[in-house]
Amino acid sequence: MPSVVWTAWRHLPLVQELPEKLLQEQLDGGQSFRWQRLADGTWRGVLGACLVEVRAAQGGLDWRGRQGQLVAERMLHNYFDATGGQAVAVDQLPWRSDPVLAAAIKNFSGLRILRHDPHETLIGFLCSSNKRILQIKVMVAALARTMGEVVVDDYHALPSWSRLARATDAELKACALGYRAAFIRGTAQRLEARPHWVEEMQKLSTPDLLIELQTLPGVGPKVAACVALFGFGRLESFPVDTWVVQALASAYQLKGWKPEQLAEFGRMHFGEAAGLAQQYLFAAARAGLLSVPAEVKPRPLKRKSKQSPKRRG
DNA sequence: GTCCAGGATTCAG
DNA sequence: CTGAATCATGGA
Repeated sequence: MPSVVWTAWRHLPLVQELPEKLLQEQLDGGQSFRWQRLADGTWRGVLGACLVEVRAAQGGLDWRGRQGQLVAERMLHNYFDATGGQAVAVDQLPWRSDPVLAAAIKNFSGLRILRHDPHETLIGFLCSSNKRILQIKVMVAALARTMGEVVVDDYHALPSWSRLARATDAELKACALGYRAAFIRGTAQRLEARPHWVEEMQKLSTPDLLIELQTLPGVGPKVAACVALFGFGRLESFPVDTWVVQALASAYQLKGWKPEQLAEFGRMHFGEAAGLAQQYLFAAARAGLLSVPAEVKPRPLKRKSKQSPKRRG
């Protein structure tokens, strides 16, 4: 029996609006795996230990939380980039000389990188390899339901690393993680011994952060890039997944390029907010907007010559 | 039944 | 070093 007592709906102004169609892409487009759309278009999600609902509204979002938890407004303000800082970053992307990017931005105008919690981001993307977004959501929900603390009713927070580290085989099996169960457990065992890992990694430069994340079990280049981008807000991080490989191959004439080469291209071509550009291209590719190669090709970029790998102590 | 999924790891060459 | 095989699971 439901026991959630909601606050009244409140308005959260956003410099960049999020109309319903864009809100869908924003909350169900592979950045977060914790939101579900209700029948009336409202989105319900658990962020940290907060159960919240949001819905599109003129000038921003309407939102509500559990009674007595108006503090969630501050979190949502940051989560959705209410001040529009990313609008400035988008304008600094090379869309004026890149018709592919310009079209993607136009189609998803206002799309932003959500500012997710690093812990929750890492759990989500540890589950992401070789899985579709819908299936990732199922796995993450199972982790919460099985081992996460109750927030209210059937809504659970995501489990801590220490809880995940002592998960039984049966518990992990119940989450249908497949071979990713070893990733979750392995990373949990590493990070439970490091309670301040977020603060420590936040201090690192983005290249060092990516290297550090990749020392964790189940974290390779792509997952590390996603955690850096969505979890640590590093807008220059450029994840290369199957969609981006496809998008760059068809729309940028980069067929046959390997992921690492494409990541280098992305950083060089798109610059400081490459990850933001990546999200626009990702959305456009998934929407089938890049299936036909662009007529105008951007100026070709020379391949970088191989460089010896950096050794670190 | 076959193929693929916001890949990472391990193994062969 | 590079490229291929393998991983567990569910949906199309």
